[in-house]
Amino acid sequence: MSATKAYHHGDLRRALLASAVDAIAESGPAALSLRDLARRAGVSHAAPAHHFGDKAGLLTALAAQGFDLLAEELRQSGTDLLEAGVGYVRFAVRHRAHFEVMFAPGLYRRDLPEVTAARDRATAALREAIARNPDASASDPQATRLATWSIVHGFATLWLSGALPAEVGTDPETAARNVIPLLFR
Amino acid sequence: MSATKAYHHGDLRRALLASAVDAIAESGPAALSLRDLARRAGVSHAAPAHHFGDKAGLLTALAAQGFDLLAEELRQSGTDLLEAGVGYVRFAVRHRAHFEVMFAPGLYRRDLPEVTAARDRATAALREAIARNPDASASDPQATRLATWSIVHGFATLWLSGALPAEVGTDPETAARNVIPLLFR
DNA sequence: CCAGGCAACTTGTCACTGCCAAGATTGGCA
DNA sequence: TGCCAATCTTGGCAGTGACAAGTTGCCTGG
Repeated sequence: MSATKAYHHGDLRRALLASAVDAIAESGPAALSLRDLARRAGVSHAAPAHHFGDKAGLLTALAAQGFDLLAEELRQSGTDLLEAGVGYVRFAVRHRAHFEVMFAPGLYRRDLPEVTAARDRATAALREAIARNPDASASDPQATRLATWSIVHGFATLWLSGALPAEVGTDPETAARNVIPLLFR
Repeated sequence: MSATKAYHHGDLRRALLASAVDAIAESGPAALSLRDLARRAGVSHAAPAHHFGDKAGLLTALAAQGFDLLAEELRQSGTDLLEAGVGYVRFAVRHRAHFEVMFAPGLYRRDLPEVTAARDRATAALREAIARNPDASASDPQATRLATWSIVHGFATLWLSGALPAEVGTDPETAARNVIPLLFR
């Protein structure tokens, strides 16, 4: 915890993950460099490999962390399904780095128990939010779940990709509030 | 066209783009290597740079090509809005490499006229498909357009990311046909 | 108190990549 | 025919991920 770093960093793993989030938010996951993260943390170029094995290992840890953050966001969004959807979009925008990695297969090992467990927690949270909504518990619950997930995920992804026209505005949550209700009118 | 390659390849630009599509479909955009593409085409390691400038230049050309393919797919899907949505999903699955690059900002220069023009053609095709649908020309056409784009884009993205549960099945178009109508019931 | 074991980190190296500069080759056009 | 511009090659540099082997320091058991 002291300012002068001894031989042992003390919290390298956490520091590397935090730096990775910043770096990805700035330049995207493709531009991420383990050596750059090591420099930011003031350690040698091979130190990250000790904690994460390789680059995919680091992104795997990041994805797992992201699914847990998403689950928390969905749970804090209250009982309203619209608010859960807005929460999903808010998570994607606020935790852009996590979100981009989470849904980029090939960047990390998404079959590791560390990841699958966190992803299951997030999908369970989404499922609960949908189950609480009377409108949504329609004839085909699975299709309803898929449609809800699709519309919020699609909106979030399109927003982040910059593909949406300028008329949509500058506030993603407001825009999402206008779009999501069309599913449940 | 001859089997023995002369000094001039003859169709290098097209060959590189085709190889890039294969390579990305196999290993994702992050693992793409210009030198590997050059090897596949049987040319020197610096040949790609002549046609595309740099890696982002190649991906820019690929994205533009993708938006044109998408516009064509949407136009061929007929007048039904559901079919246009299914066409969107079909495009994403069949042209996975193009799709992944198109909506990955930071990988290419999406403000170049080459790209913006193609993207405008694709959005125009989607807009026409929606305008043809009587249900969809509701009170707020912009929100309707956004919701439609979001649900098909979200479903396609989730499908490609492998995040969907196994119960959804193995055929993306069939699954999409069950999900998309929930928007317009 | 201290021996030794283990986790955290370093140093050194290799193959590979993107990018740049300079040169070689060729097809087409005046 | 001669020249020129587009196309492609050769060579080289800095940066990267991964691996191997060594170093440091903490911590525990006796």
